Amino acid sequence: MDSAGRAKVPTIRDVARAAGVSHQTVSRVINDHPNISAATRLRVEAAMEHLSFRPSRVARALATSRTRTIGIISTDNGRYGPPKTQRAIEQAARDAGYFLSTANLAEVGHEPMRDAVDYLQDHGIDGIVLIAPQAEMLDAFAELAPRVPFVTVDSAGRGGGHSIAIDQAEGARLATRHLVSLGHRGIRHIAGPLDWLDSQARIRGWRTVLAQAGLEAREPLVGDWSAESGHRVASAIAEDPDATAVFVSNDQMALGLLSGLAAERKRVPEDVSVVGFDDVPEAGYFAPPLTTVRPDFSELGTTCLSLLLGQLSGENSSAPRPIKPDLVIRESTAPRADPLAGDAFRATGPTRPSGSP
Amino acid sequence: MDSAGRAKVPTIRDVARAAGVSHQTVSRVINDHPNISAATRLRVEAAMEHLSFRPSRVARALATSRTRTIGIISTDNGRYGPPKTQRAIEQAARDAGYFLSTANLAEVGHEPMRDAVDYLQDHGIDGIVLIAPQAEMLDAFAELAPRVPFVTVDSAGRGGGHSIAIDQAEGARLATRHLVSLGHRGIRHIAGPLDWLDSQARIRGWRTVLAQAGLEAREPLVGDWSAESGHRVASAIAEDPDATAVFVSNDQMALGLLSGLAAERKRVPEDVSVVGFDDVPEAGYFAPPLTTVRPDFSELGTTCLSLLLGQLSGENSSAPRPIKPDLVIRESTAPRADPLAGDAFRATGPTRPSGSP
DNA sequence: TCACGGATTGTGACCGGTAACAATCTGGAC
DNA sequence: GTCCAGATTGTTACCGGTCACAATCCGTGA
Repeated sequence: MDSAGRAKVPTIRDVARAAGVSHQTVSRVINDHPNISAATRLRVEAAMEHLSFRPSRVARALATSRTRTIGIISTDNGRYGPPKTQRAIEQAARDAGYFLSTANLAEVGHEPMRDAVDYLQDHGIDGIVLIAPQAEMLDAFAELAPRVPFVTVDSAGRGGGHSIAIDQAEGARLATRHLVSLGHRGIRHIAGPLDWLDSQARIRGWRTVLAQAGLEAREPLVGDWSAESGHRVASAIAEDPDATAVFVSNDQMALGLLSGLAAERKRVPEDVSVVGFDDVPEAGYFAPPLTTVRPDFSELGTTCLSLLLGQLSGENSSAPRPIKPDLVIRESTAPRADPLAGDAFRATGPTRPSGSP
Repeated sequence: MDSAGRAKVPTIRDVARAAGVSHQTVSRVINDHPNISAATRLRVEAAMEHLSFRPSRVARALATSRTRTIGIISTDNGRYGPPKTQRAIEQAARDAGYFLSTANLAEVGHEPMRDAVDYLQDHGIDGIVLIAPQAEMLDAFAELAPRVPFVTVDSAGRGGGHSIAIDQAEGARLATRHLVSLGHRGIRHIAGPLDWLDSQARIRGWRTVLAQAGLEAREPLVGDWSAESGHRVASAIAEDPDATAVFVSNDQMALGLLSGLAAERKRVPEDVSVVGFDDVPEAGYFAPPLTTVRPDFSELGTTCLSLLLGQLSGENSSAPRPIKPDLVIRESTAPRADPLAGDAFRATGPTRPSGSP
């Protein structure tokens, strides 16, 4: 189309020459400065259009030391929550006109964290979002004390105004309260890895409700988020005669548990009720469809980003409220079968969870 | 720790002053130039260490017009394959010392694609990886004819040396051949959206094997990758008396099918055998555990990146071979029950897939 | 008619590196 | 002792924008 000989990318000075103005005037047009006459502006815009000029962000970054780019630090080891969170933040950043750079740690630790932070800072990112499901990541990050604004997504909420999270404990309370309201008394818990803040918070929530109901909280079984680990602990549940319900810390482990209980000839929900956490898209198609807790990741993403953007513009925002999840009731939970007679409780059916007390 | 008054980031000239050399010499040390005396190098390195100097990538990018950053274009709509591919490429890029920028299209189309490409080019990325599971993305990208090196991950393999993919058709052949070898004759297919190249290739592979075996290929049922869509078409399978096996284009739809068949009182694998595609981590814990095709995403990632790196260094690499997937045999497939007597075929059991013909 | 203040535009330096070329130093051959 | 090539180092310009400040233009009140 163009008859240009060389594929040289036009600069601000080329545009200036074409429009018969100084390069500074072109810069002003680009940046919407107020005091530019309409005629000049039009002329410059025409020239930019004609040369299909696009300002170099690199040059601008060098001059202003701001890049309109934010960095995300995450890990690869998350099953569902962390990547989902990351996606949501990417979406929110894009909507806000920010560019995004990702730095995924190969493993958790100080060295990899330092690398990631250096990496991002070298590239002149304006701010960092840290997705820190483990306390260790939070600690490693805190020690580095990066010189840029940041927000952490962590269930510990340690960062004050720098921190945002799903209200994990509330989700766990919702799930456990649901089981209690169905008449269950032996309510077990399968936790995720104990160094995960999410696991810890979910354990806390489960404990709280059991204590309120005057029920015993056995030591939780511990998995690693994988379906395999859920499958592995199924026998412990099956062999526990008092266990009629299980709150599982994520849906994958719940799936594994379902499969393990089936192998042990236990029926869900007739013999054992199961509640998961995450509401993965497939949860409705497990056998049976899984009752589970649904966090709102997209709200998490937007809140997280607006928090960071607030910091970038120098505001001093207060700590946002953790995001309340919902309970999605499907078919893996049912009223506790009367231990004496057959099916009592049939009349009530699954009750909807009540609001917060 | 430091007694510096201002938190000013040190530049190459600060280091030069501290080491008593010219800034160019510092630059040479940074870039490992050969002709630097050992003494000078040590002195400069000490100064860099002391000032905790880190070269500005932004400035370097401006000077060299190379950023050691590659951009990934993808979409949000992929269930498992695309994000997994993205992760794998990120990993490979990190290993190769490259920085990564992601641009996820909100939707497929020319405008969003143009935005994404502009976005990345504005930031001076050295190359682009396009994850294009749909022909439309490939077309949109091709029209833009970006000025930078790129590699596409597409199952159409249209890009020649620019293209790499999982051998989808081979995966489908593996799956279908497995079902044929179990004695099935009514082998149906549930496809993904027809505008996906992956779907198309998997349909082709399925058709090929059926044709070779002299079996009829009914028009595939079409889903949207979701478990829900697999569930929806289950009744069509259940009501088809000749259908004793189904090859499903991904594991999520297979899960939905499993749940739908159970609702229709069809047993898997006794009445119907099911094979999926992807081998999601949970596939082994479906009810029953799913026989499925496992693509090697990490090989895809590394191959993809080495292809791109080859281009960056000006090599003219030839088109790489598509990556062969494996078949993972679990419990959702079994020999076809003899329509006349009871269980024939028991003797053989599931056969391992033979190598390529 | 002239000084004055705001609107508009231009000039030169600078951001922090790299590239190209010049200058100086060194040691070995003659 | 002199000369020359290669090793080492320094000087200056440049990448493509922005910033600070100066210069010019314009209408208005004195």
